[in-house]
Amino acid sequence: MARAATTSDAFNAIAEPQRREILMLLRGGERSVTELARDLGMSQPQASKHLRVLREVGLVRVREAGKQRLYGLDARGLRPIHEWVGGFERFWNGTFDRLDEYVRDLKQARQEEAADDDDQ
Amino acid sequence: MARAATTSDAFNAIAEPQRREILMLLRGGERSVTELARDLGMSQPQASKHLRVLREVGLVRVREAGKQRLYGLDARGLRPIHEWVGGFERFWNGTFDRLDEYVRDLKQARQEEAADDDDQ
DNA sequence: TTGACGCATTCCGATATAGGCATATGATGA
DNA sequence: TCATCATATGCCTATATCGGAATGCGTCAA
Repeated sequence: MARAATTSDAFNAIAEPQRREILMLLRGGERSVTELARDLGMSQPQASKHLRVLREVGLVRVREAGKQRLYGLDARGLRPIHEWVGGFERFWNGTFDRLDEYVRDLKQARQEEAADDDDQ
Repeated sequence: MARAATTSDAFNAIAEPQRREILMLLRGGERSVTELARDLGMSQPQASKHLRVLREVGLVRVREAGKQRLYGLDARGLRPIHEWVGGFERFWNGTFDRLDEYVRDLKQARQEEAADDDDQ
């Protein structure tokens, strides 16, 4: 089997740096395809393709405006990602693992200490 | 050019559901490859391959323990992702975009109103 | 109606999977 | 030393890109 489609979910969609740049740019408001392509230094077809992926996972919306198509951000799909990654927050705060080990060692030390007390 | 390597960064690494499951499981502590494979219902080679990817982007660490290799979580690499996605937090809170549009419409309505006043 | 403009789509080529299977590598214990 | 257990790696197939170039298509203005 091949790699999952970029359109399978938001996780795959934002794995591509250029698509992340598109999303960041769209925080400033709606943009036309040509504008996006120009500002991000990519070809128009590439912009269209990336926008299609973002559209299929629901991270952007389109609005027709004459000849142009204005793409706007729809960040709701990013929320599950934020929450999933947030579930690891306590683990990247400093030396959690070492602290965890430290706590374990501490407990063990106390037990041994208690055992020594019992012996005496 | 083809798609970026899964080992290029954490964004690509966590795009794969099974790798996300591995990370979630490792929140409970270190696990051996066989344990991971069993608990997640994947073959041992697949587990090893996914772990290699996670290792190369620095999301897990290995510790040799006799015949086994215990993999542990190193979530620090998830922090940049959390922060990047967090930059969109205000955009998924409720009807931000509509509120934005509403504010625009309101401004425009006020300007037209002012113009009408001038006319009269 | 015609030409120009803005976008989307298609075709092509190079690449990197993900999964199954077989096998090499390494450490352990008898 | 040898058999066994735990992992890692190599090979193969099917697939899904990402980028470039060319092209189709709808809209708008003259």
